[in-house]
Amino acid sequence: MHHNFPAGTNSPLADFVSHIHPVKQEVIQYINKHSFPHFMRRGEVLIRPGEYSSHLYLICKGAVRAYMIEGSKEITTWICAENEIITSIRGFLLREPAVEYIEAIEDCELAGASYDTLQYLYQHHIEMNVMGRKLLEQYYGAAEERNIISRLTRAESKYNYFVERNGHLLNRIPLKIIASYLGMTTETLSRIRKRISKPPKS
Amino acid sequence: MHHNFPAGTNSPLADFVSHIHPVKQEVIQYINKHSFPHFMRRGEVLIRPGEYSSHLYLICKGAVRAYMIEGSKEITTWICAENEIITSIRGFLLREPAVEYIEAIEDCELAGASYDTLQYLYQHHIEMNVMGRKLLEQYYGAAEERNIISRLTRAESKYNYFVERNGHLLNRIPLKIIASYLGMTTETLSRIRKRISKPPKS
DNA sequence: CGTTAGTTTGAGAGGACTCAAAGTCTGTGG
DNA sequence: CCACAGACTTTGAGTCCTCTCAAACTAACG
Repeated sequence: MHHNFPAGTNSPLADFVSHIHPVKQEVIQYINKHSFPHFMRRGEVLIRPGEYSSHLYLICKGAVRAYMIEGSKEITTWICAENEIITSIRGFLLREPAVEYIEAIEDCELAGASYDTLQYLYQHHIEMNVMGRKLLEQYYGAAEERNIISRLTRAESKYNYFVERNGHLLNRIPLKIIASYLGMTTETLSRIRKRISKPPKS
Repeated sequence: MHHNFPAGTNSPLADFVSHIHPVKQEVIQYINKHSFPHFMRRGEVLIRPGEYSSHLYLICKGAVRAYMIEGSKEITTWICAENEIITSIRGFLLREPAVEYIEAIEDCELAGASYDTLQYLYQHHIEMNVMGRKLLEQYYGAAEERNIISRLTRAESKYNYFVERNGHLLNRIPLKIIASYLGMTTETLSRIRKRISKPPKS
């Protein structure tokens, strides 16, 4: 059901791993063989709440977010772009049903691999565990970052914090989504932007 | 430097593991030999920011919290009690210096084990990995729970959420700490309690 | 060029914060 | 066993920020 990457080219996942830690040709080939490309159009949904996802994906191109629906509003949990690995952490690490939607914010090119593929590599090639740790770090870091943002009480501080670390996303992501990531209304975010762009008359 | 548990008695950590998943006598003995009791008085600090911690602890009795200092106020990251495992996740899983204080809220009896001990068991006894996963679950869950709390905008909702899942801690933990966990001032928390205890005149 | 999603602007209300001060609890030493 | 110091909790008044609801404006896309 999954297609492979064209023969003769490396899977982007293989490259990703190589850049973290050199790996044997054998590993490269295994990844090439068992990973697959996946394309998504803006707005398309990759995972829905309740689904058991057994795959992870590297973002080669595009941007993706995870969000939950609470009452009448969306809450964006994380936003990722090129060269980051995404999955439903609950589904993938804990083997439980997903609690959030994962959705493409832009047209995307992904490189996917299954849980089983990764497990095989973990067991047979210790250096692959480095990637596992990277994944954990990324997710744990993101969780912590969101914690920090949401404990800032000033909406302006939240926005500044976001800009400092995710400035490159500013022009790519709809305001609406940033607001829902920062835990404020679009109106408030809009006003903050205005206030900042026209620096205070001092 | 560490004392062992009295000969003839099991380490609480061994019991903890057994209850999750049956393990061979050999494992029990290894744990008994390599884990150790540790006592703390209320207010005592176990880990400080910057320290590289290589141990984890099971709480046999008492309660413990982690907190950071930001500006002039404390921010409580998690609160744990009996039968939960604590450590500096950064230090232990990611091998980085701790970013928070870990402090006893009550007099505590802990059972400790080192990173190396655990690694040994991971490699030689697969069932020990279940405990590793439990630890991850607990920490990830706590991070997510705090995320949920802090994205609730009503202070009263935060408190209710906390009571629902951590009601048993209410009478043990100073208000001050709960407030800092919930991201509000003690004054606000105090007023909420009052409002709730005297149900609305309807 | 029209429809729809996304963004901006405005006015008003409510909730949490700050600062200040009065109570209450706890543990220690006399 | 009591008294006292220090920490913890409650209460009060006033301010400021963000939210809500509404409506105008703009951009993107067929």
